[in-house]
Amino acid sequence: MTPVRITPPRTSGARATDTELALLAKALGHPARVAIMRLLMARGECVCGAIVDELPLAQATVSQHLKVLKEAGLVQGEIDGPRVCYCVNPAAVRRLKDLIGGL
Amino acid sequence: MTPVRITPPRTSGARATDTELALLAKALGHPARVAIMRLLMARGECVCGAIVDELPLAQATVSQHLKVLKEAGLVQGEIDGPRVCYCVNPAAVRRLKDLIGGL
DNA sequence: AGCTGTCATCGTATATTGACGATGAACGAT
DNA sequence: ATCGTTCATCGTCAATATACGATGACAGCT
Repeated sequence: MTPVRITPPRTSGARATDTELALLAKALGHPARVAIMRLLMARGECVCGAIVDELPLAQATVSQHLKVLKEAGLVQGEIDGPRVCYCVNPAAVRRLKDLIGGL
Repeated sequence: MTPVRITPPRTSGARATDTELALLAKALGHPARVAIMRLLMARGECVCGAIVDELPLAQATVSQHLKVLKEAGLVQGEIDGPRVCYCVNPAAVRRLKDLIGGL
């Protein structure tokens, strides 16, 4: 029988789930990234750089925001010919909802 | 009769709720602030600088994080004698949950 | 008044973020 | 092979965030 861990490991006073939630929340901590998430979810199917056309931002800036979302796991990208097709990662969104809900 | 606004005002391609969600999410975008929120909710009643004792951060740093949470509306603070008593703002937390849930 | 404990704010130093133009990499089409 | 399109990355700049010590403000007590 595996010993039960009484005190979970801490990192700088924040539990692991704190860090996880902070990471996801931070990724959503910019209006442009929230707008991108909404666009991706609205178009059900994955979308590519049509996002650039919808936002008043330069292509490089949008690409950076997508990178942030991708690093947080909220978004996935697949290369489709010359284009790149992005779509939300439902598991990560659910995880975020769960963590927020657990507050 | 006031004219109905067909197209809501935009700010840099993000809708008002995008900005609102981004603001709340950004406030939670740091492990220490998530830990503070958890502490405040765990101790039901409002807590003061006992937060400093729980976190491996200097008092000034904790005060800054509390300021961020307060500016986001997630936390309220009342002066109680020489101490300051903080507590979470349930309405703001609910609003955050709703906005996240609406993703 | 003077002291003490509690918290906010100031000032500062470093790190990270946000934004853009310019350039590079990859692919399809000519 | 040379385009043209699409996207990522690089380099850069200004702005913001993070963290801390030092200082200030304020209430309660002697």
